[in-house]
Amino acid sequence: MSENRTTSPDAPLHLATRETDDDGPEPRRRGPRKSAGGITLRDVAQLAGVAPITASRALNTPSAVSPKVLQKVREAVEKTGYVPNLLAGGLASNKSRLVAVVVPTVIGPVFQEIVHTLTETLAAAGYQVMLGQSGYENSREDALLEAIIGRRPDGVVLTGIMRSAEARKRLLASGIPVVETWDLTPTPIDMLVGFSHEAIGREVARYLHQRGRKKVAVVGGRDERSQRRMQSFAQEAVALGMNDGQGAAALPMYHVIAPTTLGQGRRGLADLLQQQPDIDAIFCSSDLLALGVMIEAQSRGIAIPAQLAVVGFGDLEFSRDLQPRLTTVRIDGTGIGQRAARFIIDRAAGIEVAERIVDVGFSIIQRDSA
Amino acid sequence: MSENRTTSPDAPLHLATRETDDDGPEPRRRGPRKSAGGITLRDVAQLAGVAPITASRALNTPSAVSPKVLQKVREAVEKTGYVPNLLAGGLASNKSRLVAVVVPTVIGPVFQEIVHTLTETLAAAGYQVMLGQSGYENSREDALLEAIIGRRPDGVVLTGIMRSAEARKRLLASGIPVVETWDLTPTPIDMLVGFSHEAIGREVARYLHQRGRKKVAVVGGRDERSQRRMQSFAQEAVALGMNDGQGAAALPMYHVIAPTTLGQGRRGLADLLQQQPDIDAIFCSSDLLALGVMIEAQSRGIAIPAQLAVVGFGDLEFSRDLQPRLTTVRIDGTGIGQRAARFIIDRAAGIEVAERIVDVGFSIIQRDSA
DNA sequence: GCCAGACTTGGTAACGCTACCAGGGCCGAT
DNA sequence: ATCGGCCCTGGTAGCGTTACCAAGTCTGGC
Repeated sequence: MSENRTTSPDAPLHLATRETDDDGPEPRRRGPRKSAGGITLRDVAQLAGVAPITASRALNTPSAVSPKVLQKVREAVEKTGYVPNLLAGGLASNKSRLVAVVVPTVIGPVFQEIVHTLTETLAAAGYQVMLGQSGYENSREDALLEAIIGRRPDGVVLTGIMRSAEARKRLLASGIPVVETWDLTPTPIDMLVGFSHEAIGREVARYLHQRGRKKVAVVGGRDERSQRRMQSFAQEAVALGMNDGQGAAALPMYHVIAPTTLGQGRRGLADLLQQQPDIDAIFCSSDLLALGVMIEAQSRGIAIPAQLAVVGFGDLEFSRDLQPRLTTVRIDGTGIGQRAARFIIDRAAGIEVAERIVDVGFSIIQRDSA
Repeated sequence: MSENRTTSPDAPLHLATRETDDDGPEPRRRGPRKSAGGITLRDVAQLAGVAPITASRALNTPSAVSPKVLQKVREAVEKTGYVPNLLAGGLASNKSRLVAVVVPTVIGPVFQEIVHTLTETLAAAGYQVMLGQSGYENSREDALLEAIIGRRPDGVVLTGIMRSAEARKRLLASGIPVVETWDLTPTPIDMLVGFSHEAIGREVARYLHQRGRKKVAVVGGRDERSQRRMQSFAQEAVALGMNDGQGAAALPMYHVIAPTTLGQGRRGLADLLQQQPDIDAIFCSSDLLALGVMIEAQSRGIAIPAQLAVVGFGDLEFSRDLQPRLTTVRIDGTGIGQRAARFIIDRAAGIEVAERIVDVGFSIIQRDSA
């Protein structure tokens, strides 16, 4: 089946055999070792009639060689199909041109935009993204960290993770530039691009208050950041006199386990209505949950936004096309990704960034559902 | 602002200085070069009182050293916080323990499951995933390929891409194990885990035919695979005598540009109804499109499935929770990811796989919408 | 008690590349 | 004509690890 592979790779474009040079001190190699048999810079240099180091310069700093040499080397590269071994280059130059990106999971829409933007932006600058998934528990963080640091990346971007002090310490000790994202803390490991979850909760509460809502509730993930949004939302709502001035603890909440799903949103609304039948607004910790709430409301004949206001989080691509169009909180994932990439590229270039903490903020996208 | 970084990384756990050994032939180093100043295997070995190579064995093949040495080395590692330099190890052993995964984009739900599973499965086997996005055009494929091959990964997983013959040739010549996925062809570059887009189109047509649908239509992406599903669907529908026996070319189609969105689904239904008001079934090339069709239908008072049957593709997590629940085609992304990972792990272990082409098939998930 | 064979350990030389330094050719300035 | 300096090229020595071979060390069988 498909024999087309077995024909060629063992005999890749045979060049003049690399001879042990007779003029130096006898190399007396015992056995020729493994050697992948691939084409190396040395082969290219030989073919171009220059020294390996000159060939290296032709490829990396073309301005430092004469046009004639440059052309010869380029031709040789073309002819041989040479691809530089970046492992070797990285080892020699102490620059791997790799950037590790760690997210809890790529499943779900939350971190897609960041991963996408980072991959694109860094690729354009000659970096490759190494992807790591930490999961939502800390157990694998250590092994992952080892795998990352061991590859000596030129930077690490952490998105919504690395809570263990041990992990932070090791990263710090490794001396690798680190950008944390998706949160705001006064004491980052190194650099930070994020936004305040507390501010979001607060502003959404105010938004609903301004629109005359009186009895608010929450459907939220159990993860730490979601909790902080929800807490802040509840506190502000109570401070504004909503929910009959009862304490924040009494505000109806439905907790779901990440990743959030549409189905959980449906069950969430059902549960909340049981807790408190007269709620008139719900803040969901994801657009998917909000969609679930909307579908459940629709199937119960509850009018949105007339009877019930719904606010999501994340501004997924589909949210503007829902019926009614979903009011939600937008995070500029692309912006975060670009700034994080810039931080790392600058740092690698030796530019010391002045402001290590960037708050990209958020915006409440007002549509029809609230 | 967050000075906690500047305190430590420059002075990482100072060991006994690495002295130029006086017993060998004079090293006469001119200048000490750069050196990241990190802890190396040599430091660990020195602390443990063994040779570097022995320390290496203690870490890589613990069964090959005595328990006493093993313990001493482990202690030394612990004390120094040593993390092996995998760049150097990879260079020496010709094994990078890196696997490149290439997808058109991580945006959108389509390839999430595969990327997730690959990352997980490979991480468990000690491999790290390097992520590449090829975009939907071929322009960047070359640069991406260079970046990938240059890192000498132990495997490459291609998902829905690499169409240029040049790219295929280079990959083949590099001798890196390649797994293509998300399609079925009799002549893969190397290995393949996929399914037949043609079979899907055919089976969906039969499914709708069996349920008495007479006038079918299509909302589909412009990308090549989607087109093949649609073509095959149209041909089979016509062969079954649907759409009044008109040719497949006359079957109403609405083309959208990837990535597919809910909004495009809405516009798609609107457009199709204009083309042919009496259609009674629509096959969409994604669940998101299907959701758009459903929402548009609902806003026009068209009953699903009574008046209009809707079939999606992808079986997104939310599809089972829609109202009505969406009938769709399910692809086992997890299964594909696991098999692809297994292929690469086996190949790295020297096990030659017997069957290089695996058809994982698909299933039509019957729910309420069709 | 002695030697074959298994088990451990170590020395040495790469892996393929780039940093650092040195040297040769060429130019204009003295 | 001579010299300082610039531009380009090359030699050498690693980067930190592992493959390969060789040299012990420790059994157990006769």
